[in-house]
Amino acid sequence: MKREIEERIFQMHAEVCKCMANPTRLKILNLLRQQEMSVEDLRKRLSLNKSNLSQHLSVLRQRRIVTTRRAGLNIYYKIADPKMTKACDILREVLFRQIKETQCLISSPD
Amino acid sequence: MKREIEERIFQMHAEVCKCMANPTRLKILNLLRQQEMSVEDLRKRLSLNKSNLSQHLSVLRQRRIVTTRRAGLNIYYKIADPKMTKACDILREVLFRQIKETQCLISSPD
DNA sequence: ATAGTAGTTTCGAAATATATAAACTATGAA
DNA sequence: TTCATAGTTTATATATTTCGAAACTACTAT
Repeated sequence: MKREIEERIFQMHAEVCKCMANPTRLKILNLLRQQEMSVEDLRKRLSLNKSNLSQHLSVLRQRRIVTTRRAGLNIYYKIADPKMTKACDILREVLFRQIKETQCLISSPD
Repeated sequence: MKREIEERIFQMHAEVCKCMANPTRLKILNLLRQQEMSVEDLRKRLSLNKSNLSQHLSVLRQRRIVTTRRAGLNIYYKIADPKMTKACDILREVLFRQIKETQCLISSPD
């Protein structure tokens, strides 16, 4: 593989990771795990303002982590690739091992 | 699970993801995939300055993504949990599906 | 003790990410 | 057309990340 293309892939890989590198977006992905939801549904569940939620959804959309369909006034979001959920789950496992080892759940780990 | 603890877990989960949300750190993890390496080894392979490399390693260390051992002058880094590698691999698969679908490898995907 | 090599930490500047508010677009109903 | 609801975009202030340079620490050999 050409050096330049490899570089680009690491860049894109990092950008996929950035999508998950925010608690609000992880909560969104967690809610979309089993079913699609409208923006309004998500807004209620997360008690977030429209604008901020929409920006987070935009990040996920741009990296094609989620896909959308419109039905009347509502736009429904769902996870594009179940592998994304799988990757999330594995990272949670890594996290839980850390918590187990360090007992840092309540206090700060630093 | 208590609301507050759940909040904290999403926060920590995001922080694990942040570790991977940078191309340089992904390259480091990729090099450490099969064998441990000293900082000097990594520096040569990545052609990065000591300081910046050390900062990235520090991020990975703090989240316990990597562990270290000293041998004389050298400090050797290795991946703490092979699950981390697995999560990386799955995200790469997500990425490759995207690339296949959009043919956006050479030009910008935006 | 001094010097050299390996690595980390601190500092400050530049680039990115995040949140809120306000303006805007799209759909549907009266 | 006008209004209301659902959602997106833009503007801007603040916080976080990233980098390189310089200062520092740790180990080894002379």
